[in-house]
Amino acid sequence: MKENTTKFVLLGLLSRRPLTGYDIKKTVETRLDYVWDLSNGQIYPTLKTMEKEGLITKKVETRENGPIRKIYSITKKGFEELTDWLNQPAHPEINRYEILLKLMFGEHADPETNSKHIQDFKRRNTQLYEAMSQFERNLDGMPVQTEEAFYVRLAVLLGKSISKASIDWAEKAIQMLEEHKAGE
Amino acid sequence: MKENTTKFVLLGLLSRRPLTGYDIKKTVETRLDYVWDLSNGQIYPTLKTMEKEGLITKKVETRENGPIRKIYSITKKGFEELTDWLNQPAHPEINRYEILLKLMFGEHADPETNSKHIQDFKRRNTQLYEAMSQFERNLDGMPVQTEEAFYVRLAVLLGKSISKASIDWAEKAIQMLEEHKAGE
DNA sequence: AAAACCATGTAAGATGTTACATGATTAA
DNA sequence: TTAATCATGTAACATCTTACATGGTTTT
Repeated sequence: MKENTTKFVLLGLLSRRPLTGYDIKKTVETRLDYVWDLSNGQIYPTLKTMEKEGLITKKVETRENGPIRKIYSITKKGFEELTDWLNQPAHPEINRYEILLKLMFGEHADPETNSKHIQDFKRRNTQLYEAMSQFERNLDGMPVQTEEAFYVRLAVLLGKSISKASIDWAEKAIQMLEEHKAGE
Repeated sequence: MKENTTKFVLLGLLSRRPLTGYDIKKTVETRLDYVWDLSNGQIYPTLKTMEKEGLITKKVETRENGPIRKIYSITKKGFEELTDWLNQPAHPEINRYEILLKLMFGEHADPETNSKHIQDFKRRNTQLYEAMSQFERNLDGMPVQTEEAFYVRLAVLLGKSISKASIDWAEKAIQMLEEHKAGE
């Protein structure tokens, strides 16, 4: 990932509506969870350099109560960079399944430990599945079905499928572990 | 990931048999593809520091033909660190789906581009699925079914399930895109 | 009264990638 | 003869995380 994907995430989000750094953080956490993640340490510095590069503009909002807010909007140049990037082939997926790593070497732990790892994994995926399903229902409930909604829906469907497959696997894996223990 | 997971991948692999840095690279590429990835820039320096810490030992093999090989073996201390780590809960999964990122903002690209992204994704997952299936057959064909094989099989099953779900999604997504285009 | 949320950010360090360097052997 | 495989590594850079700092507002 030599080409700073963070920048394109921010451009993509700002292509829809002006947002603050905080908004971006929240959006990434809720809507982009599972697809991509960003920390404050990436978001704020990147916004700053993007502004310098003329990809986005800033509007500072001072309010009587509450902290100031810096609302960023995408520029024409920013939009062009975004569409250029959209037309490039995507990098291959990066997955880091620490649970699989631990399971791969599970011969050195006791079956209860391994079973617990799988249960934790199942819990994480169940949460994900529910969040995705909720999100899908929100999309369904939208009064107008926009282009935006169509593509977001496609992405949500993959999230749902993968988390569903993960949950099913977890159930089967726990069962296999039981049988394995019994068969000793 | 403050706790250098690279170290535990190396310990895990070395817990089975002594390996060179090169062997480790190959094993990660073939057996751990999808679960975790490591580059030479991580493997060689980490092996060096692990040796200093007494987690592994090195045996240098000079051969008449071919380059020297440094064969690393796990120590008692290394094995203890490994099992300690195996007993800790796993960190949540990290996924970076650049394709989903591009699809999420797909309203700004033309449908052909989006369709191409999905086809690339399908191709990657088909390869993965085939590699995993092949690996599974190898496990089935093993004369003795060891503890090691059991846990590796569990991990392979998840890889298969997820890549299968991804392929199915890709097919459906391409179809949805066709209908979407037609329905304009 | 405490916790959570809104809202900004920085600094230090950890982690990871890329490209390069070296050079022999073996397969196509 | 070209490419791939075996085998080692480093340096520079890119990226990302963690923890901290600040301070008001709203909810429990």
